[in-house]
Order: sequence, then structure tokens, then C-alpha cells
Amino acid sequence: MKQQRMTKQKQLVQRIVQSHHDHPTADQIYLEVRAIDNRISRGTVYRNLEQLSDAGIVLQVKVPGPNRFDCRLDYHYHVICNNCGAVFDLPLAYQDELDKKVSKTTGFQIDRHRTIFEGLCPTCKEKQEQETPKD
Amino acid sequence: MKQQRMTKQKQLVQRIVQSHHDHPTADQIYLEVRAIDNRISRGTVYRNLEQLSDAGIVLQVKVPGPNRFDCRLDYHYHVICNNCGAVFDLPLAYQDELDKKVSKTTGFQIDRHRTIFEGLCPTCKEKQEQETPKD
DNA sequence: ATGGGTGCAAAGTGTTTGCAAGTAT
DNA sequence: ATACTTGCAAACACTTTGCACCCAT
Repeated sequence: MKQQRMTKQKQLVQRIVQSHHDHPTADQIYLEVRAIDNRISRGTVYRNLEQLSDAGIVLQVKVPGPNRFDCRLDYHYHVICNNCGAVFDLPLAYQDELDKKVSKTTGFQIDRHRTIFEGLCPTCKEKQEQETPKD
Repeated sequence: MKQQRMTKQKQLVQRIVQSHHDHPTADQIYLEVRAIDNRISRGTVYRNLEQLSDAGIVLQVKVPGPNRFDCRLDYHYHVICNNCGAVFDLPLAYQDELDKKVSKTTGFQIDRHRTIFEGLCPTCKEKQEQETPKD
């Protein structure tokens, strides 16, 4: 792997990602970074996010729509609201044994698995119930 | 929901999707459909795939990269090869009880979850071992 | 000084959409 | 006849990339 240098852009991107406990998209990070230094480009933010995730400093959460970034490093599961797009961490243990099982039954080398729950968050659920009270 | 009509384009798209037991992307389906009737447009294929999945006739598999389509209707899990992109079904039971658990602990209304295993398929694993024999 | 990093804009990938003409109902 | 569908091309959302200059090492 290529030797990496620390730049103020990279520092800033890292600081912003790590300040989040939700799961921002690259573009949200870009906007926040941009609010601090308005000369940083989208390309730089994408490149730095990629480096950070290659380096294992942040993880990517692959959900429908744009990818999101997460500063939690342990494998864990997520839930996404189909209505507002909010993503939350779940307090469920990562099921290590599934990786072994799949590896054994398929012959794949399994690195990990990702589990995404889909549904409606409490807020959107309530809103929807109000719109169609007894339907 | 809007009243739907059966057209020969829709029929053809459905036939092609259902002839697959792998997990073709929209574009692969487009190419096959196109081989049979070269006047069908990409837009039509995308629109029909969307209709079919709204109607519950096919399911979408959301993996990194382009979405894929699957004519199996029961919820099940997938494994994707990080190298060649191949996607396979897994013989693992869908964990219903997880949906209930997450619903209870988060207040979300959970519709389902998706689990994708990531790794290297036997073929790519072998190829990689040959390239770096003792490294 | 060297070569990785940056800003910019252009290009790339995958998907959606507006429109006028076509067609299933 | 009505209104859903089509083909086409343009637009869209997200991401990657080529290039000349910049700056951390």
C-alpha cells in the first residue's frame, strides 16, 4: 500500500466523521467540512473517506442510496427507516458463527456479513398513522 | 395503486428474470431482453422491473454496486464475491425472531432485514492463492 | 526534491423521468 | 376513448478520475 501523508483536509474530514454518532453520507460530511473550510472539494472528501475506510479508521455502511460512514469499528447491525432514511445502530451482537457456517457450507472465504433492518422509525410510523387514521 | 396493463415488453422482462437462478442486474436483463427484441429500451426494462418488484413477483437484492433481481420470493440471505461480484443464495433460515426483537428494542416497525455475506468465492480464492503462492 | 494530495471540472455508472406517440383495456 | 406504456434522450444522483499545481515528508 502507498505511503500516506497527513494534510489539513484529511485531518478535517476525519474530525468531522468522528464527531458523528449518526451515519452521515459523504455529501453531509462534505457540507460540514465545507462550512469550516470552503475551499475543500467533493473529490477530496470522497478520496479521504476512502482512505480512512481502507485504513480501518471508519467503516462504510452500505444501505440503499448513498453510502454512509460510521466511526464505530466493531461489526454491528443497522436499521434504516424506509420513509425518512435515518440510520441507527442496533444493540444486537454480531453473529460470528454465521460466517463460519456459511464458509463451511459454500466454500467461500467469508470476511464478514452485513445486516440491515428495514422499516419505519417511531416518528414516521406515528406520522403515517395520523394521515390515515382508520384505513 | 395504478391499474396495470400487460404488454409484450413486460411479459418478456418477466420471462427473462424468472429464467434466472442467479441474480442478474437490470443491465444484464436489458441485454438479454434486447437480444430477443432489439427495440426495447433500458427505461422500459427498469420500469418493468420496478413494477414486478412492487407487485411482489420478483425481489430486489441490494448489494454494493447495481441492484440485482431474484425470482425467489421467500426472504433469504445472499453471499457476494468481493472479487468477481457473483451473488449466490444461501441455505440459511431467515431469522424471523430478529425482526421482532429489533422492533421491541427500537420502537421501529420492522418489515424485514437483509443479510449479505461478503468474501471470496472458491474460484477467486484459488486464483488469488496462485498469484501469491507463499506470501 | 519527490511523489502523494488538492481543486477543479469532466466523465463514469446506474437509474429515473418528461414527452409525444403507441396500445391494452 | 381512455389512460397506461413505450422509446428516446435528457436529466439525475452518486462517485471516480485526469490533470496541473501544491505541499508534507
